[in-house]
Amino acid sequence: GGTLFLDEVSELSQKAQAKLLRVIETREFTRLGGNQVIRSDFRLVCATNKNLQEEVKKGNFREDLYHRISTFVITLPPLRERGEDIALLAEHFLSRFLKEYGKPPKYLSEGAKRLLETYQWKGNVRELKNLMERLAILHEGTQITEKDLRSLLGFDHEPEDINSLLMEKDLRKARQGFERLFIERKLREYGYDLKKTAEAIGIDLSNLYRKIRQYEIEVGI
Amino acid sequence: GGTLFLDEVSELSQKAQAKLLRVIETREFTRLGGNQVIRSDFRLVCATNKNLQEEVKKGNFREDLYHRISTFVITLPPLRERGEDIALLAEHFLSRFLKEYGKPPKYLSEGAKRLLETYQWKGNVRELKNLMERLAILHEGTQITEKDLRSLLGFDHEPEDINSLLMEKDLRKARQGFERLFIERKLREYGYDLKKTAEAIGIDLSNLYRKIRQYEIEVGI
DNA sequence: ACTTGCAAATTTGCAAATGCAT
DNA sequence: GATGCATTTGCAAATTTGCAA
Repeated sequence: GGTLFLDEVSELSQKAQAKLLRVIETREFTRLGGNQVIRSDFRLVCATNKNLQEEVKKGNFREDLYHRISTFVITLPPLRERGEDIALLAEHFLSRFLKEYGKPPKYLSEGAKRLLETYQWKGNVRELKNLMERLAILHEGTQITEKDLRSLLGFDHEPEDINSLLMEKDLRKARQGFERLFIERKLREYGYDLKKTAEAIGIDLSNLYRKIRQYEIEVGI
Repeated sequence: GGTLFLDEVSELSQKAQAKLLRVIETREFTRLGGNQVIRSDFRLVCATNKNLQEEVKKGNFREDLYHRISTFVITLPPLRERGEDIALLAEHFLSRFLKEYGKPPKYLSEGAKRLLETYQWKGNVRELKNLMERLAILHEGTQITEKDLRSLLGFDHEPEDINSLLMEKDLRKARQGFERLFIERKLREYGYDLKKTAEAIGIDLSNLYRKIRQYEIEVGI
């Protein structure tokens, strides 16, 4: 009896897939190097981060095996598709780790949350959890800014691509992303002279300050 | 006596510049092929579309000549730098030509004005005037849209480059340009299904309609 | 399929108030 | 204190929005 858990089934070789299929069909297997056939009743649980149907179409995964194992499917959308959840999850992990390491609370700035929500999260929840643990250990201060995240995620000031803005779904977010990019660009253009920049782009100085704060734009140096 | 008008002085060759300078200094010249020295008192007027000081720095224009001719300078900013004026000028020319050709009045849509104001106008007022004359003759109907202008200006549906948005000075205009681009893109993406698009980008359907009208986005076909 | 009236939400400019060095 | 700044804030006016019609 018992449960067999196979992580990343999509990575099994053709040979392994054939073997697995036989085991499932016959419920019989031989131990590695052994020659005694063993009969067993077991529950099989498989996990993958790929779209198995896609892999079947591409010919990387046996269709018969796919049907055998996909009798009951739970789809957990990738983290990157769960927009609003991300910040909540992040905050949850963060406070848990902070408690675990006996540290005072920290919070994520709005910009930090924004970054978390647009980041691609190829490592899904694991990656998010690791990031929060590293933050809990390494970060000094109370507020975690977008910049802190950028350096921990390894892309220091990789300029956000303007075309990626068009990938964004939400009009509001896209518009703000553009505004941020625009202002960063103009500030650089006018040597970070706020007064000149505000005048040039036709907004009030106080409004420029507001936007710089809102988008956490670096203006020092 | 009399007035000597030199158009595009910046284009004079070094040799011509030297000759001109000598003429100005001595007020004497010889006729082409002639050998009689003529003395003359004259007023000199020069025009150029370049920044002469720049040309001096670059070594393309003699500094001494520059000082000779620049005793009284009138700077007329290029059309593209005179944002708000453009629409007024355009309307002025348009109604003048319409009257000249005995045609009923037309007006420029907001989008058309927007296009006129962002267009580069390398030919300055002359080009604008010509465009309005062609419109007065060729255009049918009452309202002149952005599309009408685009086809007359020869860039049929050349997609407005997203990077050119960052060249724009005015934050408001840039933001709207981006929004327009974004919506056009999403509409295409969702096969011009307005309901789906509005939902996808997180705005109300009525609002999407408003924006389509505002930006004169083509949604047929 | 598209527009409009309207209250609520958001953004804005302006002026005044902070801070903060000299 | 007083002066010159950079930055923030209070608030009314302007703009944008969702909803319902």
